[in-house]
Amino acid sequence: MPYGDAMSGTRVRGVRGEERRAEIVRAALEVIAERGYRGASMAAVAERVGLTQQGLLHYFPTKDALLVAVLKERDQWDAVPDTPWRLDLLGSLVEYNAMRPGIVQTFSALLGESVTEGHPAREFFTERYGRVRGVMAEVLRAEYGERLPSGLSPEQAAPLLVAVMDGLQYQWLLDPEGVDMPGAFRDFLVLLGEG
Amino acid sequence: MPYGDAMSGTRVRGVRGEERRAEIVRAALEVIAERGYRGASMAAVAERVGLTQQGLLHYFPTKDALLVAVLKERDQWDAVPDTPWRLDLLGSLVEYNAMRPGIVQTFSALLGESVTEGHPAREFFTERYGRVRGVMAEVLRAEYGERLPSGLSPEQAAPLLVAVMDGLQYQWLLDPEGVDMPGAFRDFLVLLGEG
DNA sequence: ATTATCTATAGATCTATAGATAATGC
DNA sequence: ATTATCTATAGATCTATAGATAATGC
Repeated sequence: MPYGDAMSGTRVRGVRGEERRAEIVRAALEVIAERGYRGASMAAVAERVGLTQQGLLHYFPTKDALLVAVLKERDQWDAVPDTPWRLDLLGSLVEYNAMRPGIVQTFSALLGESVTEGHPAREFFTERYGRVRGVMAEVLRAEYGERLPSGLSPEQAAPLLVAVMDGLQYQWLLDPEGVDMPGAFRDFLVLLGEG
Repeated sequence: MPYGDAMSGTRVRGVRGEERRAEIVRAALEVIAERGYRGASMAAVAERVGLTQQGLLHYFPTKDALLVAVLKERDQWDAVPDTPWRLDLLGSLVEYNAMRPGIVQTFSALLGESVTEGHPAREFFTERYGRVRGVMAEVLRAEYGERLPSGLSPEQAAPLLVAVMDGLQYQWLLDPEGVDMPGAFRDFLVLLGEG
């Protein structure tokens, strides 16, 4: 064991360091929202926390390591955990997202980039979407059983539900005044519930 | 008039040049699909058409000029022109898209990047989505009148229709085997048609 | 003349390594 | 000792400008 016993993690890195790291990840979230991951420079993130680029490398030795830390902050966007949800709470989730355009923009920029070749977030998103579709199917099943009112199965409706959330985010980010994201999403929930 | 009469445009640039430009735009589409716009280098595009980076600048004097040319190739993705469409043809459009992942990937990568600050394609997409929502509302109105079977107005359903198309593209690009994009889209059309 | 391309190169960045120095914690 | 941070810098890129040379078209 290179670093001693199991407690060494907390001993080696003090609270101070952990705070710094969290601060850096927050800054990275911002910079990625503004420029995407490929367009984000370590220097820009460093400057935002009052460090030199080389000082930043002390905490995250490579740009990819910083991205990994950013992606691990799932809670930020994955307010949809693996444990079941109630369908009627999804509307509130979208409403909540409408109040934090920065996070939505970070997420959407990363998702867009992730479809390009060899993008370091690609695997993360592929895994995430598979999982989220599964969770959504279960949520729908809990609400409607094996068939929604429209006749769709939970497995058929799940990717549509996810697609609407993501697609609306892009339209809303591009034109916040012109697109009522939470309203449109609630319309979609009504559509699912009738059928 | 710096370049003479109105015909000079066609005289100054021969057919040869126009072919070259088209070839370059095609190459740019590919490179953007692979790396996004910010990640795409002029040198990579140049190499793909057998030119040096400086040779490429003869045709497109800046990187932004090349992007403008790429975006103007609307027909590539905008198989949805300004003139009305029939709703039942949208399913075939999505099916067609599923056969050309490269174009879908270029489009999706650009859309994702476009939400970042100062992105040169941002205005293009903002305008495009406003227009496409309008076209879709008209298509829905032509099909269903003022109320869809679900009770939604064409204006309420249009952003959902667009969101589903875009959102499914991301899920499909990340996992082509796991996501049946055309099938899911047809499910959505059924959902709209019942209600 | 105009068009197509090339070589050379300036000037910005960007990531990452090496190694020094100051501050903190046992 | 370990942690935090800095200066210096190597080595890649990247966009764009300047100016030369070859090919094409009237």
